[in-house]
Amino acid sequence: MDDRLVVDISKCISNPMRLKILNWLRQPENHFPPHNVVRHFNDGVCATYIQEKTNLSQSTISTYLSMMEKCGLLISTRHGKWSYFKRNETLIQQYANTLI
Amino acid sequence: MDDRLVVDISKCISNPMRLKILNWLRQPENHFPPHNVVRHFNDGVCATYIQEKTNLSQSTISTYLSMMEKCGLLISTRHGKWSYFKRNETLIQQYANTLI
DNA sequence: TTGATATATCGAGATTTATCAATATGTTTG
DNA sequence: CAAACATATTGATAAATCTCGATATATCAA
Repeated sequence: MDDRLVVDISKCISNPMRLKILNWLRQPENHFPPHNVVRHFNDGVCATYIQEKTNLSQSTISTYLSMMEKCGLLISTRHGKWSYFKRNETLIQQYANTLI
Repeated sequence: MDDRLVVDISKCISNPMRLKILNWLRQPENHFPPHNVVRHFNDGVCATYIQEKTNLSQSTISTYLSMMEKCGLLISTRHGKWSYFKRNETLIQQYANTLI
């Protein structure tokens, strides 16, 4: 994995709330209420639920999720007006392997 | 691994030069000249060699190495007036495992 | 002990990041 | 289409980080 990508991923992880989000998304059903429209967690969790859990502003969370998606840590899927985010396990594994 | 430690380690890795140092130390003999007094790399590489390779100031490198040691990424050993730094493979492995 | 060398710490200015409110964009539904 | 809702972007300020030169501390060697 390219050094610049390692740096960008590390920057994402180096913020306590972003790290929490990454951890919550490992098992969404343990940390978030069920969705109403999309009745599963296959694509992760919608931004609103994440925002509510963090108590940070909507714009901050949107920025966080966007930067985590940009470096590949998260995969986002749009369902209507909702954006869902899930972990990109492949990339996380690659990141871990690069460091070892 | 505690979230705060993950954050501190990530902060260290999120700087391009600190990441390079961490990578160089994986195989010191490929990246640094042999030492004169301590004639092996068992304890890693002395701060001066690392500083010369980076072209950053002595104080900057000293700070970098110190913060990497403080969070456990590096292990330092003093030999006389030289400080040697090597990777803490155990902690790096723990960090990787925590993320996966 | 003194001078030379290696490393650590301090103080400061420049850059980056954190975080918000306000606003814009996109999507659904009446 | 218009209102309502979810998300994204912009602009701004406070806080943190980067990086240096200067200086302090530690150790060796003469």
